[in-house]
Amino acid sequence: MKMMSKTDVACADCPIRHNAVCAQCESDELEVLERIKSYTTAESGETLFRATDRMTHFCSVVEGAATMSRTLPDGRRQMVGLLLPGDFIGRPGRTDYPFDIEAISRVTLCRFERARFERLIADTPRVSARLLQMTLDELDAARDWAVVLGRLTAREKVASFLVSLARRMAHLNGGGARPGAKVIIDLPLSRDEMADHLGLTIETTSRQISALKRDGLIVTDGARRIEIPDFDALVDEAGDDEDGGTLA
Amino acid sequence: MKMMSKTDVACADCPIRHNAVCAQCESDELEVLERIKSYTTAESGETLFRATDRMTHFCSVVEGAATMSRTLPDGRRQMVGLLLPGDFIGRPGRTDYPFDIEAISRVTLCRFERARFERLIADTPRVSARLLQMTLDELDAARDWAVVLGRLTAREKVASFLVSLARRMAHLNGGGARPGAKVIIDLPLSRDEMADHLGLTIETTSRQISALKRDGLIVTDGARRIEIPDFDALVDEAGDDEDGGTLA
DNA sequence: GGTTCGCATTGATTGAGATCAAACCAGCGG
DNA sequence: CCGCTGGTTTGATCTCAATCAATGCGAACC
Repeated sequence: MKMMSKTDVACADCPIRHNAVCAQCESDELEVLERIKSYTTAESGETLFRATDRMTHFCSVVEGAATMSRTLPDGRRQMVGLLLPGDFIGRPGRTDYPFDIEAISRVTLCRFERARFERLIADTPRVSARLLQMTLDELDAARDWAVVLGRLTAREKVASFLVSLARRMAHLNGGGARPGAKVIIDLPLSRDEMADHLGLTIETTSRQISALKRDGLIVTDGARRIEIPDFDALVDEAGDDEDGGTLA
Repeated sequence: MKMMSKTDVACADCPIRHNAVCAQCESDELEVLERIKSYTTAESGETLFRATDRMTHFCSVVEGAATMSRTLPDGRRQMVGLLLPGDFIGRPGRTDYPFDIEAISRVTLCRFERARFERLIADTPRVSARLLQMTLDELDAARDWAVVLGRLTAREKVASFLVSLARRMAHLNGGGARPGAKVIIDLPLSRDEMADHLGLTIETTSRQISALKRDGLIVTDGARRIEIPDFDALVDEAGDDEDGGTLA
């Protein structure tokens, strides 16, 4: 990981200014953050953190994508989170973190030294409130995902994944899209990684993508670009329903 | 649900005094809580909350057990949480809650009216800090469970469940137990509910319990009492390892 | 242009867990 | 004591996804 000068990007110009832990901060609080933050980048494939390590820093994903996963002693792997811009990494109050974190694209991180950030949380209600809010959201997401892993079929899992990814992407690009509108996703994950996220094998994942393609629910352009001609139709395939909401 | 007088149990005498959201409160803060709390009980089988409802109160489980689950349109059900004494129910900041909550034994709840409790959180760092801590713990637990659901075999799932339940029970009864010591669990769930938690069918769950019994890893006394003669041996069956720790 | 390397896809077969179906068993009311 | 009832266990069979095994494909490098 390369260290960059802490002045590379001002908080005010930060692409995740309104999504990250700092989202609710006022300008004077941003100044404090500005002083304790530092940027780091990592290349695709780099391990950012290992479950056995001690965590010395917290950080936010600024750009790129990373995965959070556990590998069992016999090699089975389960991804428990896909980290996109705005997501926070770390567990204030604990120095261990029982998952591995790996960059799956070039990643920029906004880092905070552990003790300093914990002090910030204690002193800044707008940070701690935002952190609670984000943690509750992640908890909901983790539980939603448990439903996917526990009860959906392979086809439904793949559809669910595409739906949730499309929603997150749309959210990051600041806003919704019209119901039934065409959606394009550039997958940040390989088939292998998708499989680990979905609790499937590569082969089954690939087969289900082919099946969705055959059924006209998705159109592909290379392995990683996926077009969804009718978003609602794909939502129906996901079984989960969750809210029946549109892309938002 | 029956309403009880708010003076039934003083916070100081509360069985979850040191486990719940109030765990870090000082006596003056407890006085505030005392004023806004009220007790409720529900019988086994009662629905405490439906995913479609608006949540008007937060609460802590004081005694008994409840489940948090989602039922898909076609009837498939996945439990995403087993609520035991000390656990908090609710999502400060949101009025909806996308899971059903059902009592699975006679339950006592300590309730707080939504707006009042949110004010309390805002004003009482010791409450908001504790809530963040609890939420982070639950998030870890939800992710651990995702690994179980996504990658473990039926046998490992059942073993994992027994291990995690034994750990929670031991924790509630205030403290650890010696490694390798004999452990007794009284299951708060029926086979059906276990299956919903594990992402299995009743039949498979039952078969795996029988298999563990045949292999001497557990001994049963009726359907709900399970003895674990060698806890570490059962942990080995769970595959997950997670920390290799003892009952703590 | 050809070879190689890392994914991704497709095919054939197997197997773990689901499904369908039938006991079993304890508590309980008649 | 009997027959019910609801949950649990066990058995037989089926099915979906895993596994084993090629094959395809595109980018990079010679």
